[in-house]
Amino acid sequence: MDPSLADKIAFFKRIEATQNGDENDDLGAEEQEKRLKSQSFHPITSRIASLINVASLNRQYYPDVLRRTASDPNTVTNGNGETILFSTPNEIHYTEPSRLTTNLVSEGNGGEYILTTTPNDNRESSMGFLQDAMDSVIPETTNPLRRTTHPPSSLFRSATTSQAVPSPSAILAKRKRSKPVKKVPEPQQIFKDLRFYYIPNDDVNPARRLRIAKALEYGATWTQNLADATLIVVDENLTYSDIKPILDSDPMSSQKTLVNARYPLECVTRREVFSPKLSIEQGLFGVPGIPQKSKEPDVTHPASHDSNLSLQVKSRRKDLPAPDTPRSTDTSQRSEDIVRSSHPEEVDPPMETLGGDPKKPPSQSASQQRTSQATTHDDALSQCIGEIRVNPALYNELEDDASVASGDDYEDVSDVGNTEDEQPRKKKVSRKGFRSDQKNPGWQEKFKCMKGGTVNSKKENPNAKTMELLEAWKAERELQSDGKWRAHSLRKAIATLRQQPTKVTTAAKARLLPNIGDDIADKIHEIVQTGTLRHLEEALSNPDREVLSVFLNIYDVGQSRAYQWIAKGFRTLDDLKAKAELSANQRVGIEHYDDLLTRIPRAEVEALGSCVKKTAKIIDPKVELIIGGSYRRGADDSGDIDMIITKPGTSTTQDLVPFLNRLVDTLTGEGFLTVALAAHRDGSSIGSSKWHGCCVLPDSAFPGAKEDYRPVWRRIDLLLVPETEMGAALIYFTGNDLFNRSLRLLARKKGLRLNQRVLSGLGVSEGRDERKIFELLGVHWREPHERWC
DNA sequence: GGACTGAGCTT
DNA sequence: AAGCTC
DNA sequence: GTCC
Ligand SMILES: [Mn+2]
Repeated sequence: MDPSLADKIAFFKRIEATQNGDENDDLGAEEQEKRLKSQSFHPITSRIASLINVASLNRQYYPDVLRRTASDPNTVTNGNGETILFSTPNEIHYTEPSRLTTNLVSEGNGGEYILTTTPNDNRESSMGFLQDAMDSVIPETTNPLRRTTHPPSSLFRSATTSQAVPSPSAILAKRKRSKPVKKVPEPQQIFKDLRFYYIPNDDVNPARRLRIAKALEYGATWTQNLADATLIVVDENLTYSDIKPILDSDPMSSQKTLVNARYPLECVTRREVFSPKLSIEQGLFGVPGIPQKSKEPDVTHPASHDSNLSLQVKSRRKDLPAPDTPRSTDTSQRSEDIVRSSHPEEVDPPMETLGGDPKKPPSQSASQQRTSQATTHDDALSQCIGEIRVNPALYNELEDDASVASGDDYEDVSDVGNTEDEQPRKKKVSRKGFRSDQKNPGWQEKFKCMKGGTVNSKKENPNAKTMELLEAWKAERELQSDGKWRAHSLRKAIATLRQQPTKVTTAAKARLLPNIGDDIADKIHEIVQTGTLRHLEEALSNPDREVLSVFLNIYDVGQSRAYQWIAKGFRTLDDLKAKAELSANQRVGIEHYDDLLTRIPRAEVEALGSCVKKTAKIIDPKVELIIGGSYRRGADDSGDIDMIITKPGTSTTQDLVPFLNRLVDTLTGEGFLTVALAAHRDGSSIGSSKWHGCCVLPDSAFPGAKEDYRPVWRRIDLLLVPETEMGAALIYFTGNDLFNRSLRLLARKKGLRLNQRVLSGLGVSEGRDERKIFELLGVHWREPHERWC
C-alpha cells in the first residue's frame, strides 16, 4: 500500500469520527439470534398477537410454560382457504405468568432495554398487517425474488443526479496535505462572503482540516475571530452546552447560525447554501441541545447563486428537495410533500472526470483504485464515511493521517489530542436499576455509540413506527434467497433512522440520510403516509413464509435446505422428521427447537459458565475460561453461551486440544454436555479451534427456585485460543458483529487484516493484546459493553 | 457491475 | 465446493 | 439495498 493512500484512508476515518450519525445500537452479535426470534413469531390475529407479546416475554425465560410441540405447529386458514403454518404458540398458558411477566415488563419499561426486545415489538407491529393481509388475501405475489419496480421518478432522479460538477475535492484529495487551497470557479463558490468559525477552531483534526479546506475551496473565509463569523460550525460530537462557554464570548453569537459540521458539506453537495432551519434539517444539521429560541437568523445567501439556477446539480448520491419541482406522482408516491429536484436538462460533466481516472495508472490494484476514487470525490468521501460509520465512535481519536499512514507509527493514536473528537462520555442515559448488577452498570452505555446521547435512542424514538415496519420488512428480506444484502442494507438504514432526532416524514428528506436510498426513502414515506407497507403485507400473506421461517430457525438449516424442503411440500417440523433427509444436527435442532430459540438469562449464563469452569479447573487449573459473546458485553440475556478457553504459555490451539478433549468427555459424562454439533478437527493440523454443542444446566446449579427449574437445552460454543491470540479472539468473540465487521473493514482500509486470530499486514502482527490491536487500528479503546453498534 | 468480515467445520 | 454457523 |  502506498503511504499516500493510507493517508487518505486515515483522513476518512477522522471524518467518521466527527460524523456522529451511525448505525449502532441495535442488534449485533445477537442480531442473528434476534433475527431468528422475530422470524418465528408472526401473530395471525391481533387478539392472538396481544397474547403473544406476553407469551414471548415469558418464553424468553420459561420456554416450557408456553411450549408447544415443535412438531405440531399451529395452522390457520387464511381468507384463501390456504393453510398457514405459524410457530406461535397457540396455547398461551397464563398460568401465573404474572410474576414472570411483571419482571420482564419492568425491564422493558426500564428504558433502552426495550431495544433488546425488538422482536416482540416487531411482532406487535406486524400483526396488524398480517390480519389485513389475511382478510384481504392477495393471491400470490410471493415470488421472493420479485422486485419492486422503481417509480419513474426514481429513475428520473438518478438520471439527473448522476451527473455532478467536477468536485474540487478531487483536487483536494490529490494534493494530499498540501496547504494551498484551490478554490473552485467563482460561480461555484457558494460560501463566498461567508465567514466560518469552527469549534474547535483549528485544523488539528484531519477530518476537520478536510472540511475546512473544502469550505475554503468554495469561497468561505475561515475566521479566527468568533465575533467576525457569520456561520459557526460545530463538530458533531459537541452539544450546545459544550460550546456555550465559547459562544458567550461573543455577544452576537446568539444571532448567528449554528450548524454542525455536516451542514457545510451538505451545502457543497447541494451546490447551494440552503437554510438549515427546516425542522428536519435542523435535526440533521443542528447542534444538539441548542435552545429553541432565536438561533437561526437566516444567514443563507440570497438565492442569487447559480447553484439555484444552472448549478442545480445534485450530488449523485442524494438529491435534495427542490421546493419548486414537486415530484409528481407515481403510483407509490402520491404525496405532495415529496419534492425532488429534477432538471433533466442539466447535463453535467461525466463523473469519470471527477475521479481523475485518466491519470490513474492502469496497473493499480483494485483496492487502490477504489480508494483513490473515493478520495477524489467529495461524494465518495461521504460515501466512505457512511461505510465506516457503521462504527462511528471507532475513529474518534484518529489524528494525523500521516502518522497513521506510515503504518508503523501509530503513536499518533495514543496522543489523541483531539478532545473534540472524543465522545463526550459524560452524559449517559442512566438506566433504571432493575437489573442493577454491578456488571450491568454500564450496559446501557451501548448508547454511547449514539449521537451525543441526544433525544432518540429510546422507544419514544420519533421514528419508532417507521423502524418497526422496516424491521419487519427486513425480516421478510432475510427469508428470501436473495435478500441477504437487502436485509443488510435495511439494517443499516434502520440504524440511521434510529438516530434521527426528529421524525422523517418525507422520502426526500429520508433520501438525504446515509444508507437510505430511493427504495427505502419511498418505503419510509409510505409508512408515514399509510401506516403500512404494502410489500410487507403481501409478503406476510405468502403461505410459504411462515413455513420458511420455522425451517430457517432450525439449527443447521439455511436457505438452501429450507427452500428445498418447501419445494418438496414439507410444511411442518413433523413433516421433516418423517420425510426429510436430516443431518444429525438438524435432528437436534428440530428435537429441541423451542429450547434452542429461548433466550438464556444472564444468571443462567453465569451458572453454565461456572459448571464448565469448575470441571476445567479439575482437569487443568492453569487453563482459563472466559465467557464472551453478548454476556461479555453485559447483556441481560443471551442466545447462547460462548466460552474462550486459553492457557498461559500456549501458542497454538493444538496446545489446548488435549485439554478440550478431556473437558468435553468429562462434561459429557456429567450430563452437562448433551450433544456435539461441530467439534474441532481432532488431531488435525492447525486450525482446530472450536467445539459447538449443547448443554443443560443441572438442577443443582439452577440459580432460581427449585420448583422453577426446567432442563433447557442451550447452545454452547467453546473456543480454543492460544495465549498469543487472545486479543484478537476476545475482540471477535465479544462482538457485536457490526463492531467486528467495522474493525475488519477498517483494518483492510489501513492495509491490514484482522481476523479472530491476529491483526496483520504492513509488518504488523498482533494477536495477543486486545488493546494493542485497537491502538494499531487507531481506534479508541472501547469496553465490551460499549461494543453494541 | 461489484463489494458488503473472515473463518471453521460438515457433507 | 457448497452450505451453515459464528 | 446502498454506495462507489
Ligand atoms: Mn455463540
